[in-house]
Amino acid sequence: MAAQLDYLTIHEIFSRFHAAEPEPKGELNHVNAYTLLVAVALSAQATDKGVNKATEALFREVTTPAAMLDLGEERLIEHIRTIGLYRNKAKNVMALSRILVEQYGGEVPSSRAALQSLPGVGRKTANVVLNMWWRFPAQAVDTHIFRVANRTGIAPGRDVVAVERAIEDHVPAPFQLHAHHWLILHGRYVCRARAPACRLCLIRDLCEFEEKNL
DNA sequence: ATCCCGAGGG
DNA sequence: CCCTCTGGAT
Repeated sequence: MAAQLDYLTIHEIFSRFHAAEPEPKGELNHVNAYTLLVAVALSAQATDKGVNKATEALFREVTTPAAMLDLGEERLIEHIRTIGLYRNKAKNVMALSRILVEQYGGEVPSSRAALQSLPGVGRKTANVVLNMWWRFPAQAVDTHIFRVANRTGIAPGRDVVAVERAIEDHVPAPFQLHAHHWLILHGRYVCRARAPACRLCLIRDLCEFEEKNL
């Protein structure tokens, strides 16, 4: 775990991310709030690419919780069998869809508490929906962000909640909304878990971790 | 701390 | 073969 970087360095890091990619987007395909919620719930311990492959056909048939109930758990499983943890995910998506229909008029709620009360929706998934759909500066800390935050010193922490707090505390406000996607894309393509591409890194000169990977 | 779990990469 | 992938519930 690297030492906490100072404010000016962090500001410079995000200024570079912004310059390189002013409007960073996620890579999880979806057509509305409901399909976003489902896609994020399916993405646990899975790659976006794998989730997109499965939802491509699924979201052609199903884009609402009511339609998901009509589809049924068995046929949902057929769609998502190629994704890890598919039994739990299918059960959760069905249960969550039922709750949306029965308690939320088929809409996706905009409060963290309501989102997190849904089966299969924890802090991370709720934060992604709050950030991507409701444009709230929520910091969903996934495996990539946890790694990048700790390697770089942008927001070191022993667990994901600590890193979330550190991002809230140390990332300048104007960068908070897009911080999630900048960090995750950086983690996915540059600051990779296995073979980090430090030679191609935009913030190489501001990071201590690179020294170990030249 | 452990289980759930398949695909893709090296 | 081993590691990793936008975690959550128990």
